[in-house]
Amino acid sequence: MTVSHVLNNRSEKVGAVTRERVMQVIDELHYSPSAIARGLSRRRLDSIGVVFYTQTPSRLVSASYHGDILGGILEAATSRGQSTTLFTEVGFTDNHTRVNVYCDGRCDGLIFVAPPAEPVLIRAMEHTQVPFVVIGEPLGESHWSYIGLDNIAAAKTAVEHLIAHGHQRIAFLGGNDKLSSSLLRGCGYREALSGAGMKIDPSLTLPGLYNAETGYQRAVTLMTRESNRPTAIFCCSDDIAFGALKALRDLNINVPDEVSVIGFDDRDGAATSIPPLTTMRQPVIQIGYQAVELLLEQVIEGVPAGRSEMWPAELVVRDSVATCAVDG
Amino acid sequence: MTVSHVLNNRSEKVGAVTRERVMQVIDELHYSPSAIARGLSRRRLDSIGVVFYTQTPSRLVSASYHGDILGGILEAATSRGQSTTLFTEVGFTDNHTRVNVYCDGRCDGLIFVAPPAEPVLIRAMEHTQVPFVVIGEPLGESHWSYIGLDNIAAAKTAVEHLIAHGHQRIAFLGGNDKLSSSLLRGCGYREALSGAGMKIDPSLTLPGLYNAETGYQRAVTLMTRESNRPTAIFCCSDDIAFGALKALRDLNINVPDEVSVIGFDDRDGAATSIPPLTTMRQPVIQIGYQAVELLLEQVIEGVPAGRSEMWPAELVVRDSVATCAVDG
DNA sequence: GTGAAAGCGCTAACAA
DNA sequence: TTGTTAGCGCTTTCAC
Repeated sequence: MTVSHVLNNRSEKVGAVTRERVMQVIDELHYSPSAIARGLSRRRLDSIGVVFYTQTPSRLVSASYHGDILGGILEAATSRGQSTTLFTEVGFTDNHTRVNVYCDGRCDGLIFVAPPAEPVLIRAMEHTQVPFVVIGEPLGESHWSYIGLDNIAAAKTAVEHLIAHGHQRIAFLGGNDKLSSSLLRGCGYREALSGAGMKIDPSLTLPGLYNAETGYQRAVTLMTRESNRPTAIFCCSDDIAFGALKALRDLNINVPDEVSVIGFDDRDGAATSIPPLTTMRQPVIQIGYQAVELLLEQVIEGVPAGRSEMWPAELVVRDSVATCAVDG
Repeated sequence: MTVSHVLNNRSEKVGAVTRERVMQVIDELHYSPSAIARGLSRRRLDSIGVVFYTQTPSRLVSASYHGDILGGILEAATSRGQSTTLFTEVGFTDNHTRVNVYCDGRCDGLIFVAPPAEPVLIRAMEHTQVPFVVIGEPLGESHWSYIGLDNIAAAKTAVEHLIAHGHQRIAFLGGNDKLSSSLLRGCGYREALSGAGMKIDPSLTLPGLYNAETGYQRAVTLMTRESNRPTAIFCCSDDIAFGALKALRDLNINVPDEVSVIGFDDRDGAATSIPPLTTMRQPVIQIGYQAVELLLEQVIEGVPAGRSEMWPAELVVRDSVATCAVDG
């Protein structure tokens, strides 16, 4: 079977008879073309890489955020005929030696998901010809392509919702300090407070990690201290909120009558928690989807990087926020 | 820079000086070897493929099962220097045309995660030289390599736990009927019942899907009917159990005092549900990890397929099961 | 329309 | 120890 036949398989200038014959031989032989030889020759494998940052390598995708992002990416990639390969950077301290792996031709382009605020690795990507897009905030170089959530605005919306319910002492339970998402939500929190002419009490801001343990511990800290207890708690993620909810239940503090709680993400379980959690919904799947589009634009059409898209979050009102019972 | 230098970069028979010089030139030029050219030549890319089955392409990894399996796979693969590429088969009706994609050289081997009971696609893999392992039950060909959970034994353990608490009318809330996991847990359920000399009441077996809605609806069905209500419910997954728990709460039925509930998976949230859920914990991460080991054995060492490993689940006792209050 | 020839960037087997 | 010579299986360019 001559090579040209295979080629013509794609082109339309081939005799219908010959074509037929080739096709027949092809599946008689169970022939399947080698993507990698094709890749060598075309300099494109039709494959995109996704880099996740995580603390615990084996649990990375359990978190709803990563899972949904990946879902969006996978769906978009598959529909565009790209395969998706996954990488993890452990511990938020990315290492520029991995760039070699990411740029060895295995991937035509990369998507970095929620990189740390100091993205060493991504910076090293610049010596490279490999296009990439960053899911997260435009905190790094302005000529990179970003897609993400407007965290400041989202946090502001959440806190303003609390303020609108009369709350004055609002606590902020942060996520991972190395992640800009947590940092920026903190900004939004403070902006909302300042915007309402309220002063910012540092003792109400408690950093932590993006998990339920953080929520539990911080809520206990907050509610068992002598004075200055909050009447509302803004949690940087639903997981944190779930932990807080549990702490409050254990402490016999009613939500939302005594304390209001608001989450972030609208992950599975937010609708069925007790009480159902008011939270900020991120368009995570769509962001993953768009990241692929943005990347392929660069990979296939050669559009230069530098575009960025910020998406808004949506307030989902359920039953964990109530009007403040006590005076400010 | 001569090709041989690069080669020697790997071998240890090279002059230290030359070696040094090559290394220097390498990073002066920002040279990074092409994995795909290397792949063409070696016939191995050091890359494994993972095939997930899902109904909703964009949500696949949100479920804790898939997320954890993937986590285990990723960790093992990375530590063995393999990259991991992800594929999805949508709707549990796998299609043998995808075999071409899986076997185009992009992956040195494949892991199929929880394939449908009739694995058409995997069968088509046999015409191929590409090694694979199946995570799930040895329901297909016996010369495939399997790794998975002993679902029958696990379900039996769960139901026996219920029986030991005096329950006689135990309902079974199944997951997806196309998946062997659900089917086999059903078998285990019946085996436990028979083993205890109890008769099997078909009206207590309700199939469904692996999600909370199923749990909710089925629990409502079960508990609102005139007669033959169960005193205990064995759910095929924690998600189903969460839905059931919510239904019971809505119906004002106390768990575990009036009805006992047992789940399966021990996923996030099982410890913090109300009441905390008694459930069967799967060693999911380990299974993912082992799948990679089994696969690489075939890919690298050329060990023939046909090995299978079944792992036991572990009963995690929390507060959703109590001694039966009513007589059988 | 169809075939032949060169080359993508590496590895491998051999010769120097 | 080092350099040379063939491919790996495809795409592409260019004669036929």
